[in-house]
Amino acid sequence: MRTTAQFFKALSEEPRLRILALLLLGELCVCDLMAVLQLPQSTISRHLAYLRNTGWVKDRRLGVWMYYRLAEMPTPLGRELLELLARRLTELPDTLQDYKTLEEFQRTKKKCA
Amino acid sequence: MRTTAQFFKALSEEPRLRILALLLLGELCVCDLMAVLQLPQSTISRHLAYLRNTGWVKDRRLGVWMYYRLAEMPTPLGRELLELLARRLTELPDTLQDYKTLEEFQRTKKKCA
DNA sequence: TGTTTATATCCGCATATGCGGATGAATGCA
DNA sequence: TGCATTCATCCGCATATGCGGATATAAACA
Repeated sequence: MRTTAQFFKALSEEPRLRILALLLLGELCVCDLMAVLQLPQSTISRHLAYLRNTGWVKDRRLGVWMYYRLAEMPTPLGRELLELLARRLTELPDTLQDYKTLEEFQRTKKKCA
Repeated sequence: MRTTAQFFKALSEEPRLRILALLLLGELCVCDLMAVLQLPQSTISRHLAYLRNTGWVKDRRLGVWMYYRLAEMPTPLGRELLELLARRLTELPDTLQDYKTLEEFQRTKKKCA
């Protein structure tokens, strides 16, 4: 039960919820998340570490970049919760705004790279 | 989004999760919850206040007793999350143990009243 | 009205955790 | 090898929140 509570605690802070909503779109690197959330890099990294430790995300190094993606949930509760987020979080106006910001950033990012 | 995070935060502490799991069985009074969770009355009341303030439960006075029950969720996210808890929380061994303890307590309670 | 019972709230304390700046580590490239 | 880039972790600080004992409140009843 303690574990289950810990699992929900990952969703109890706004920046983490926003990160998960963004990762529903697919794998992203830290700089993408920084651009959307407009928070210092250390803050983003800390929240990502929290999500990693609670089993929500997995990371992958690709050169200098670290890419984060949603993890496969090992329990039915986890899987259904993730499905629920995918259905309902993506409806929220705040989420849609973040999606817009991400798309914009990734466009300009392409031009620079 | 802040609201959504606050909503999940209610589930992020073990005592609150146990209380919600118990309320899935129906309306209970504070003394029932005290008997099962084995926590001081002030602690139980505080968690109940938290759940009330975040929209998870409603209370009802019946003489000297306060009865708590799950609230009707106003949003799809809330409703589906509650359904998820009803499906999955009730499977956990910890929850089943609490259900047993509650049943036992309510039996002896009847004899006294 | 005074007492008992059930519950809510207040209080001080301890801890968890959020924050952002600073520093460290890993990689790529000149 | 030396430097730039990207990210992780460390640090001190501020705040939120958990805790349990003490006190306040509301109802029931003598």
